[in-house]
Amino acid sequence: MTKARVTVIDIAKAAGVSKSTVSLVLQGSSLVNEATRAKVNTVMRDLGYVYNRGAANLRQAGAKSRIIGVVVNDLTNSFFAELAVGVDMVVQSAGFVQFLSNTGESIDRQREVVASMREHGISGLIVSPARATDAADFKPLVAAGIPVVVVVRNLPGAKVSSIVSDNRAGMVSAVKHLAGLGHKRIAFLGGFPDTAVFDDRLAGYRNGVEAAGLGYHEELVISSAPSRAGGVEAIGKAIALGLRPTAAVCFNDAVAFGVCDGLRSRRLEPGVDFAVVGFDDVIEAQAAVPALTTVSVDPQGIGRRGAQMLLKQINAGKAEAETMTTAVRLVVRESCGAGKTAPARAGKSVKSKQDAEECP
Amino acid sequence: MTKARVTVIDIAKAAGVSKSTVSLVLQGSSLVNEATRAKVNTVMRDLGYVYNRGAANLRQAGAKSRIIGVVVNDLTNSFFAELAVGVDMVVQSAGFVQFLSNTGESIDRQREVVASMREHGISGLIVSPARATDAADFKPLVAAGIPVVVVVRNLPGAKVSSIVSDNRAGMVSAVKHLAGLGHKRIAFLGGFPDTAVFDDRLAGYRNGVEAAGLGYHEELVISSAPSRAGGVEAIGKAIALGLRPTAAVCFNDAVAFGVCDGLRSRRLEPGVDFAVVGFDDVIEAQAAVPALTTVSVDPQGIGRRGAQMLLKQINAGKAEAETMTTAVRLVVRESCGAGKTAPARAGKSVKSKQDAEECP
DNA sequence: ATCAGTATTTGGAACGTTCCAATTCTGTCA
DNA sequence: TGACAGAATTGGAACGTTCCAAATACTGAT
Repeated sequence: MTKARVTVIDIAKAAGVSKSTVSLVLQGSSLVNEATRAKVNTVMRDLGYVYNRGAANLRQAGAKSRIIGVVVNDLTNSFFAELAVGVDMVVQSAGFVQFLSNTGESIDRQREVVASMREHGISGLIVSPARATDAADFKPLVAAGIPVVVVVRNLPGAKVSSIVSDNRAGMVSAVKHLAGLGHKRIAFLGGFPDTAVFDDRLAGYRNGVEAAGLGYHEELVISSAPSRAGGVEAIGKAIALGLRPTAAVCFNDAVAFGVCDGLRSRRLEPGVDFAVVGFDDVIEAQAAVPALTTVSVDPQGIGRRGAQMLLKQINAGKAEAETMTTAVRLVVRESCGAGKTAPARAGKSVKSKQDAEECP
Repeated sequence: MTKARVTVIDIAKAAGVSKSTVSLVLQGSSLVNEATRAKVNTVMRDLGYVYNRGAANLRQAGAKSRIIGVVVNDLTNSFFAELAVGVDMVVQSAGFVQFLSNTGESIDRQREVVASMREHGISGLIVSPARATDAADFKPLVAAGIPVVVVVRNLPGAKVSSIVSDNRAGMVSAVKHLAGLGHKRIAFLGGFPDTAVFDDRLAGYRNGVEAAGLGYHEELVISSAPSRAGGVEAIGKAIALGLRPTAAVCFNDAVAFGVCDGLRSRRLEPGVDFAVVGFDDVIEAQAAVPALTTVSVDPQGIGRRGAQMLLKQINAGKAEAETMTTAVRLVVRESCGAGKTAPARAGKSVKSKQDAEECP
């Protein structure tokens, strides 16, 4: 049944040329006569030849496999799905193929997946590392000359390129917006303090409140799991405070949704009795009630830019570690109490193109 | 800089054994002495050996590459992201690795991607085909003995396995539910008539209205693009009808959202003035206003089952084409006018585990 | 010490491709 | 006709692994 694989030698025999010539045709070399090329191509089609990239890679001494590995920590989260799509766009148009895996925040799984990708000879890796990833984990990769680009979360110690969104500036604008609405006590809710992203966002919050002349009060910073449940928990603590805040910026949208839940269970209406701002602008932010005011980060753009950076390094041969911050934009909807008039569901809404500038 | 690749021979030399022995260790053979195995493993770690799967596959004559290809038509749609996660779960625990690509409904891209996967020697393929995929497109794959499982959409002509959700039964239950609420004129809105999925869902609609004694009226079937915009368009036509319907089942959730948009722009409140039911139960369905009553299809479950089916075929060696239909479940929320009392945002909501039974 | 029998180890010979150096073909020009 | 330059083609020899058959090392019994 399963006929023996058709190889370049079979083609050569059938076309009456040598395997070397067939190889030349395969690589689109200009050395081969037009007539021969045509004949070989015909025979290949007739015999149903399929190129064996494994064999090719073997000979080419691990040079170019044209595979880009992409590792994300939670594919269920549409943020990362979009990121992957962004990567795929540029990767595919450069003639590479994408090898996407999901770690589900498991650091062991991440190790496996990366190892497997290495075995398959990827020519570059784009990764959104699982929480608590050791910076040293990617050392062997870069030592072997495989460019690595870390996205979304950064890995402080590692000598790899990275693209993160401008967490600090995003928080600053969120806080300023709330302050502009007249809020005097603004809380920072949610997130685990052990991540670099948390540090950045908190720093932005601090800058914001200080710039607005509100002063930084430690009791207004309440960390929790960066999830919906975490948000519920955090707002509970916030409300129990002696001097209760009237607004909050949240670590991310999931927390913000939880905060809304928590408010409602206490008979407070988010956007009316308490202003809430999220971070990420996940798909659901737009359709939720009230529509979430949040900081939009354009995951697809990050994916595209990450891929471009990676391809550049692959082509350059030399992997110069490079860091890039992408701009973010505050999207004002309803949950902050400002955009009440906005219809909030008029089709595409405010989520539009992002300006592609980077900040230092 | 880039040191020459460490090969099995280097290991052999350093460990004072032959390359054959190292190979045996690599494959976990029981033939090798425990002491030698330990020594070899140590040396491998020390030298930073990485297995070259390409070379291995080459020798093993295209047998087992341990790669499963997954091709979806729209990764941005969280439905497919979840599907991929489901596949990944079982694929990974079987020691395979997933090679995921997105076609974005481009049939050309799909061809490229599948070709590329073949070149890389996948041992099986799971695909949600792009619209208008030719059934013959996967012929070469199965001819080469590579099992293919088609999911979500089926390919009538092709001799491949497939898993689709029970579109017909889902629609029947949606229609029955609406009829039970007293609706007499129920429309079927959205979707392109050229797909098998459309046919199934429409057949279910027809069965449903007939079973409810309402009769099948052709003018109540209004097709459109299966998108939000398509939904707006379809509801517009529906409302313009002489005998206006009071409820609609929609081709999918995107259409249903569009229908809600269209209703509101005509000062009709979905769930109050007009009942709307969707299909798919995408993530947003739960958080929308009003929360969407829809037919839940558990994409992750489809992914898991598809992967199991594929692995079974890979192990069996022989690819017996097999067809499976997965059960669906009507999730009643607010948009049908029935579940008004439900809080709709009480955390996880109704979206729970699916019974894993299959129907003939 | 020898022998059978088992437990380990080991040199090639593939696998399908690319690369290199070398060869054979075309004309062209003297 | 012979020489010569290009163009086009071609045989190996890799690449890093696994497989096979065969070799060697041990074990206990004679």
